[in-house]
Amino acid sequence: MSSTSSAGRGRPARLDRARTVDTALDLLDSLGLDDLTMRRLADSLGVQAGALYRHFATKQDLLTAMAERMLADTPAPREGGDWDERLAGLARAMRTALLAHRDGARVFAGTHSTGAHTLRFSDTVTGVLREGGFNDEDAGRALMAVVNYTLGHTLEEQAALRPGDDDMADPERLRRAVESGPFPHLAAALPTLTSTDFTAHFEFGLRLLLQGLRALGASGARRRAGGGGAGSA
Amino acid sequence: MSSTSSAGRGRPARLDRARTVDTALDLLDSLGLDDLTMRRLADSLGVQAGALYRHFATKQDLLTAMAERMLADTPAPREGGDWDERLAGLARAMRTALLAHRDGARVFAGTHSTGAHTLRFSDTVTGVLREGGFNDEDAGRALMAVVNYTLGHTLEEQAALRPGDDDMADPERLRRAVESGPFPHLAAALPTLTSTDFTAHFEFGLRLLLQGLRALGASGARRRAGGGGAGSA
DNA sequence: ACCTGAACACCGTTCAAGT
DNA sequence: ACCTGAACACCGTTCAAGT
Repeated sequence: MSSTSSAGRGRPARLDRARTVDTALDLLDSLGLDDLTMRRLADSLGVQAGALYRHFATKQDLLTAMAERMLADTPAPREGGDWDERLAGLARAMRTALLAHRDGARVFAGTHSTGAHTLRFSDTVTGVLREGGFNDEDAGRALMAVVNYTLGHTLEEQAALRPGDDDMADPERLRRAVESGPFPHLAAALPTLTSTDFTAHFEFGLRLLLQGLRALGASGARRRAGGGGAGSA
Repeated sequence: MSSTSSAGRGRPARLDRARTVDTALDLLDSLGLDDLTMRRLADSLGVQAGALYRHFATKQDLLTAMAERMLADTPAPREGGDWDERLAGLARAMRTALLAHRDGARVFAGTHSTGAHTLRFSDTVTGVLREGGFNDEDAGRALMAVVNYTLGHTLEEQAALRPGDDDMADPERLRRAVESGPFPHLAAALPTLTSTDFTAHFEFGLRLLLQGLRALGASGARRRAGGGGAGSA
C-alpha cells in the first residue's frame, strides 16, 4: 500500500495518486459529494489546489479514480455454491462497497471507470454466469441488469438516508403527499414504501432477477445442450 | 395550461413556474445538466438570475420541478391486458420519459419529487400490481424494484451516449481496457456489452423482473387464496 | 408585487514563476 | 520535477433598492 519512494530525499513528495484518492474518500465521508471541492481536498493534503492537476486532469478524473477505488474493497466471492447464490453474493458485495462511502452510489453513477478493479468485478460476475450455463450474450445482459438494478437501488437508498432540503425527513414528506391526494394504491403500500429496511427491499428485487435468470438458464441450457442441467462444475 | 392572469395589466409578469420549468427543460436539452446554470436560465427568460428565487427556493427545487414535469408526459396505460404486460408498459413509459430529455435520468435521480405526476405514476404501477393479485407489501417492493432498475438502466444508457472526457467513445475505451488485461469472460461478452441496442438490454432485465414477479404472484396468490389464479378482474 | 444591480463567498482550471 | 501564487471565468444565493 505505502509506496513512498525514497522517503526523505528532497521534499516529502506529498502528492501521489493513491494518497490523494484515499484522502478524497475520507473527505467524501465527512462532507458529502456536493461539498467535496478540489480546494478543500488540496487543503487536506497540505497543498495548493493547482497541484492536484499534476495527477488528475480534471475533477471528473479524480471521481473516476475514487469509484474505481471503492470497488477494490469488494471481496472475491467464495468458490463453492451454485451460480445463483454466487451471483447474489456479488450483487450484495457491490451494494456494500457503494454503501461504504457517503454518496458512494452517486460517485459511481457519475463515472465510468475502466480500471482493473471495476473490470475484475464485472469479469467475475460474467464468469459466474457463463459457468452457470449462460451464453455470452445472456451473460453480458444479465451483468448489466444486475449492476443497473444494484446501482439504482443504492442510489435511492443513499438518497433516502440523507436529510432533504427542507426540515422534513423523506418518509414523512412522502406520507403527507400521498395522503393529500387520490392515491389509494400508494396509500396502501405506504408502510412498505416508507420502511427503512433497505436490505429487505434490495433482496426482493434481487430475488426477482435471479428467479428470471433461473427460468432463462433452464430453457437456455436446453436450447443449446438439448437437455436440462444449468448446474456448474 | 396558460394561466397568465389578467394579461396586459402592469408589466408582462414574465416569470411563472410553468414557463420557467419549460424553458429549463429546453435549455437542458441543448446544454446538458452540467451547463444548465441559474444565470443562463435567467438569460433565456430575459430576467436577472436573482429573480428566479421568487419562484424556486433553490436550484435543487427547480430540478425537482423539472423531474416532476418529465413524468407528466407519461401516458396513462391502456386499460386492458394482463397485469404483467401493463406493468411492462409503465416501465417502458418511464424509460421513454427520462430519455426524452438530455440527462433526464440524472435529473430524475438527483431529485425526489412528491408531485402529482410522480405520485400518479407510482400509484398506477402499484395499482396494476395490487389488481394483479399482489399484496400491499409485495406491490410496494415490486414498484421500487422496477423503478430502481429502470432508473439505473436509463442512467447508464444516457451516460453511454454522451461523449466521454477524452476523445474516445465509451465502447472503444471499454474494448481496449478489456483487451489490456486478463478478463476472459468480459472479452467473451464484449460484443453484447458494447452493443448500442439499449432497448434490447432494457427489455432483457425487465423480462427477468416480470418473470420473477409472475413466479411470486402465483405462489403469493396461492398463499392467500388457497388456490391458483393471480389473474386480474 | 416583482424585478434589478450588485455584492458575497465561493467554484474548476490554467500557468508563469519559483525551488 | 513538483509546487506556489495568482489569476480567469465563472458559480448559487442574498438583499437593499427601485418601479
